[in-house]
Amino acid sequence: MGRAPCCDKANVKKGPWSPEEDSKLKEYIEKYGTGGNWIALPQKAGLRRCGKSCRLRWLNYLRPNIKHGEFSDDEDRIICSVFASIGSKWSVIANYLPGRTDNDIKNYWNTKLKKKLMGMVPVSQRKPHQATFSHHLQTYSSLSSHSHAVTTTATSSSYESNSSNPYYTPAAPTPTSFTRLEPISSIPSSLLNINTGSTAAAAIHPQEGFASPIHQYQVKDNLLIEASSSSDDGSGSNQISHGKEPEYDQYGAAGGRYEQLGFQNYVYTGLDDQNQRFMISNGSGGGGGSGSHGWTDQRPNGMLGETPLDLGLEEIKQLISTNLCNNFSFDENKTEERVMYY
DNA sequence: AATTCGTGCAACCGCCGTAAC
DNA sequence: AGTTACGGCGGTTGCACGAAT
Repeated sequence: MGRAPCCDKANVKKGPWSPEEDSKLKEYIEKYGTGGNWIALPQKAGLRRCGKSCRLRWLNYLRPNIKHGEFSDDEDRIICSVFASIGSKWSVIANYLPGRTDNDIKNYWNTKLKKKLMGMVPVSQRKPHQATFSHHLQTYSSLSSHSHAVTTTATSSSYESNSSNPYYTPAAPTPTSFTRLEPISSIPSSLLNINTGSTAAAAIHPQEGFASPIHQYQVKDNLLIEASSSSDDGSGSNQISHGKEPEYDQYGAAGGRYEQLGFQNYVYTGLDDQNQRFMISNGSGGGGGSGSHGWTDQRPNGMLGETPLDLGLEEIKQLISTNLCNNFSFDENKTEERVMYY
């Protein structure tokens, strides 16, 4: 025999939660906790709800320190970075975004972020139905199918539409190398952890990892991000991991192959797909704002009667990865070179 | 002003691995 | 060992609301 029945499904309420229900649930949990038993909770709390529903309501809405509202650029980057590596493991991604729930992130991805991403497929790689790109996701790291570590950086940008022309077409992009280095200083501190030089690849742990001295997102298959410096002033050196299929543990602790680089204050933002090694540049080429190398920006022919969002997971990962290989990041401060699409 | 369309998001559904019996 | 519920997760749905027509 199994356990006792879950709940009387015929006698449970469905649909939106009322403020009264919310307060009942909140008060109960704050007073007694969940007791590790969601199924029994609603009855104890005087709610005609399924335990699952209570759990969901608490986790996604009522629990303390839930962050609602706009996602920041930093959060966008993290989502894309992790997504590029592990796909739609929303609960894992949520671990990297304190205050955000997996449901929130999932919704955000499905309704906004994916669209932004779809809107910036380079012409040369775009399928006939695919939209052109919207600028923004500049250097999301990913390993794509090549399983190469890539560091990521991020100058912030915006992907808000040009108010007068949402499909704003920027000036013809200037081709540059695929890679560039960007000042660590441009990376949000929340994204940066500093590795003091050990070749051991200790990965950050979700949540607490941001306080760790190691800047490295590494999830399952791929090492996502790593940048290192011995100090905030950039006196150290950077490391890049590009081992194939590094060993990892639950949080991505892994031993990839590391390569000491002679650059300071920079992080790598691209990879040589063909040679399967990193290409390093000093960031001067096409720098600051060159924005959209190799891209066009008509918008969305693909939107015309076709769905531009029907890419598979691998395609999306590839897209994010590809964006790493196209230097379209820019210095936000250099407004004259700033491009905004979508 | 009325209707249609698009978007955002809360909540539900169903599956899976694990635990309890 | 087999059965069933629990807990957790990702995918999907449906509603509310604002914008566009």
